[in-house]
Amino acid sequence: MSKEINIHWFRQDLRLIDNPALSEAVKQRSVLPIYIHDDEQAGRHRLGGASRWWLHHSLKSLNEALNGMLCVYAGNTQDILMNLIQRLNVKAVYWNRCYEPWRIHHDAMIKKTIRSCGVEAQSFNGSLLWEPWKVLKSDGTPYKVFTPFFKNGCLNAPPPRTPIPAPDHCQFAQDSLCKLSIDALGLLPRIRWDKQLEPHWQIGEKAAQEKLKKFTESGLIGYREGRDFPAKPNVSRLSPHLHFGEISPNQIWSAALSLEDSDDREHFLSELGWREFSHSLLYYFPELPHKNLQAKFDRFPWSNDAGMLRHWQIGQTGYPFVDAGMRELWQTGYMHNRVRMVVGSFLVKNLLFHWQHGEQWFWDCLLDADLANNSASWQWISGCGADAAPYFRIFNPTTQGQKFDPTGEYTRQYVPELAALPDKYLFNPWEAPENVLRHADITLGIHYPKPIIDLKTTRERALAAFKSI
DNA sequence: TGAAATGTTGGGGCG
DNA sequence: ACGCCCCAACATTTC
Repeated sequence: MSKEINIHWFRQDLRLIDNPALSEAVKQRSVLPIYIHDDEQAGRHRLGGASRWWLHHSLKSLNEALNGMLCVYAGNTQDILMNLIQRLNVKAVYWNRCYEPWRIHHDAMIKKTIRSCGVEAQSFNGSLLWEPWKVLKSDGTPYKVFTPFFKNGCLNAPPPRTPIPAPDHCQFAQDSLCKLSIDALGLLPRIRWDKQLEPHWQIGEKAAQEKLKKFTESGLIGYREGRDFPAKPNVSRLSPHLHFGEISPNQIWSAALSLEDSDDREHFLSELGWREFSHSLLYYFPELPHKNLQAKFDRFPWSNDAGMLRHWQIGQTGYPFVDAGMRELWQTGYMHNRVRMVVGSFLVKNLLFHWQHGEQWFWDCLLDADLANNSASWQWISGCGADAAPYFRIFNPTTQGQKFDPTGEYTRQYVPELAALPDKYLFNPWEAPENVLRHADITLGIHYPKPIIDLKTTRERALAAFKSI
């Protein structure tokens, strides 16, 4: 019989540092590092286009860090694992937990099946600061409001794991029958729209570490105020790295905690808290991606005008701040959080679309598309979630732009056809005098759309619709 | 992690 | 000096 090996099954933990399952796997035996591309179980939430692109490059980066030893498979996860166990002398299979409801279910079955052949199977916490089942109210039920969840639930629980170093002595095993390359997974789009994403991102564990370092050295100073201004460098943009586990929340948490206590630091930490909260909601309300948490919203009279939806998707609503956000999303795979709230409110409240239309578009376009964060956030902005924004809180894209992009730097970058408009009319070009428009070479309806809806009347329509439920 | 409508206050112009 | 009006600035309420 060949030498005993352990398997480390990489999933949303594409890193070597602070990887609890990997660190366990390298003890005592050589390790077969594997990745399985198995998208079939995910239903409507199969990987979106942008996510596939990121995953492709992230796997390449991981494979390099593993000296090319990553074994890649595609197909049914359980079949592939059982096949490995039959062919190789596997002693144990280790992985870090994922929290999508179907994965929780599948992982439990896989664990059972592996153990039934006398092979050890063990899962670890590699992606959350606190496991959802460790943070409960004193009556044993899950929190539904963020502040007590974070302040009482998380911060009073035992502190998160201190990051553990990368294994220093990896002995790798090989699978001679593994012939699949990362390219062969076909994660890149056939029409290479992904090229425009490239200049905006450095992918992989090393890039994530550098980004964290840079952020804690400069961006975090002034975070509390600056994070609301999309033109300012005060947000970390770590979300895609975090989603794919190129960096763990523990590393970010610990880096922030090592800085001097400040308002900025507390606010940044609480954003990690929101990520935990979303995961807790998904864990205790697995229907979160599909069902309004507040049932009364099931009766809401949503509109459904495909043309309107398209205008929103491609950033042609005639509201420059909304269009800037939607185009940022399309061009870079990312959108600043302030603008996410504005475009979300616009879709759900001004256009009166069900939040799932927004959730789907974001799922396909966002590099940081994450089931827990995306679903919870869309339910939040729609007012139907747990601890959601009140439904009557409707953003005005004009005043939001004036407030949070006062110099128009962000908006002009993504809506360049309006670049020559003075600040005064940048967010409301339909109110600009004729000569101002002419001077900026803009004819509304030709160079830039007229507003597709009226803010005042749609706002009133939304409030009336809300009242009706 | 809103915005609009409504209410209150206080300074200044003016008869 | 006084009452009156206007209105900006701020506060509160409502959606």
